[in-house]
Amino acid sequence: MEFTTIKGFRDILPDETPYWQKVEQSAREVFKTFGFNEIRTPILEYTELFARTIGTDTDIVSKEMYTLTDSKGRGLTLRPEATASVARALIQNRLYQQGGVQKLFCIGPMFRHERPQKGRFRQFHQINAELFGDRGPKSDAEIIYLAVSLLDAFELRNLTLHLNSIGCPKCRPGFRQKLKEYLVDRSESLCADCKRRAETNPLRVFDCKVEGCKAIVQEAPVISEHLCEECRDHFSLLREYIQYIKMEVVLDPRLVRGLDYYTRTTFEIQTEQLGAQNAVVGGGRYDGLVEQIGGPDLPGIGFAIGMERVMALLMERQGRKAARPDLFVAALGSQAEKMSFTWAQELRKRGFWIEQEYAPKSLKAQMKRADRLGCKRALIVGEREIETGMAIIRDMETKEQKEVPLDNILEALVSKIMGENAYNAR
RNA sequence: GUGGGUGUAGCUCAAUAGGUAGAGCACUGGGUUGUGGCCCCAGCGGUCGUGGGUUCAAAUCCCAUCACUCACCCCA
Repeated sequence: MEFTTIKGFRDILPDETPYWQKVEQSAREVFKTFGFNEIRTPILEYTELFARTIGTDTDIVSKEMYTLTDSKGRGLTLRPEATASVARALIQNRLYQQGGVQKLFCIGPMFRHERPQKGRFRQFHQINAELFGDRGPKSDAEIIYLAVSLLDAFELRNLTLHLNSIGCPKCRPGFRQKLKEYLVDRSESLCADCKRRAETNPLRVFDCKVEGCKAIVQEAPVISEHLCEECRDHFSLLREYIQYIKMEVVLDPRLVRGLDYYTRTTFEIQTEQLGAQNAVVGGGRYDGLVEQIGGPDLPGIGFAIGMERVMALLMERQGRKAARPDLFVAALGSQAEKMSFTWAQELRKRGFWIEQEYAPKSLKAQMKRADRLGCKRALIVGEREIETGMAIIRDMETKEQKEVPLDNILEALVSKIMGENAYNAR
């Protein structure tokens, strides 16, 4: 094959697109009830925007970005996530001057140059929600309820909310230092990766799956016991707000997210059914982000839903009823083909789904096609019918055939289709 | 970047100790000169991922390479 998709990129084929349409549609409905408005930002931004917000030490920025250089030598990058772009748009367009909180969502593709595997692609799609202008914790709870409501609208089940607070610039450095000392003291028992992490990014050791490291982490200092007073109050109030959530909630002190801009609340919604890539939603608070890229001191919180992961969960369930064409138009002979072609267009103007064969084929072949397409009924018209002035309409399930006069055939067909639909209540 | 698995027809998969490929589904036509689903018959369809090597002979053995896939890492 000469041309294929790029590794980690894929075609979304017609057997899958109905799921995407359903998810996007119900997402828009839920967003409306929470007062979130859609924003669409470019997928290409100046590289510096992502470097400064996500953090130069993160995997995303250090090795996963699709970056190119423009004719003036400036670095451009395909967005690896949406929050930085939305924050940039908020500042550039002065949206915050409208007062109150800004609630925005966006849906679209993201790009990360990672090794693809189940549930992970180089081009993938996210549904993003961002709330700017409130320090919480009520807005934290609202954002989490929004995420839960979206997944509920998608009819996903068996999900678990994982929740943590990773502190703020006031209390995190102290905890980080304490953890680092603890880990370095025990570095003999850590795996090679974690020895390195203990120095560079000690919080990441919490994520390690090596047994020896897990044991050490069990006894390690926990962030929730080292939060400053403000962070502790924030977190406990949030937990009060979300106690009625209809989903298993796990307080997970090991939940450390990979983007530098997070403060206080972090959360993930996970499933057991997707293999290693178990996070369907990831999010958190980012109170310093807007200021960091030259905007006002505006707090924010948001999340991203991985659409491919949602689709994978939806497609595991089957039993979706395929839509069926209203009528197959079967014609025999050139005169009948031309006449019935026009009827097909007229019926479509009235909103009906009409199928027909394009090349001249035997009636048998046309009936077979009608059957394969799942058509509810077929119109049969040939030279014989043109002579007698009566066409045939056949019910494909009961095999019952009736004659319909050619002189007001459209009305006859419409009432036939409508009549049956009234009973079928499609 | 690191490891494992898999590459044969449009799809799902066979092929015995090396002897130059087969089935089901799908598609086309016929049995039914103008009537679908079931059945029967026939047909269409493959540079056996690619390149090289061993051999009289390679889908099969060896080497390389590419692709897909799962996992590590990290994340949606």
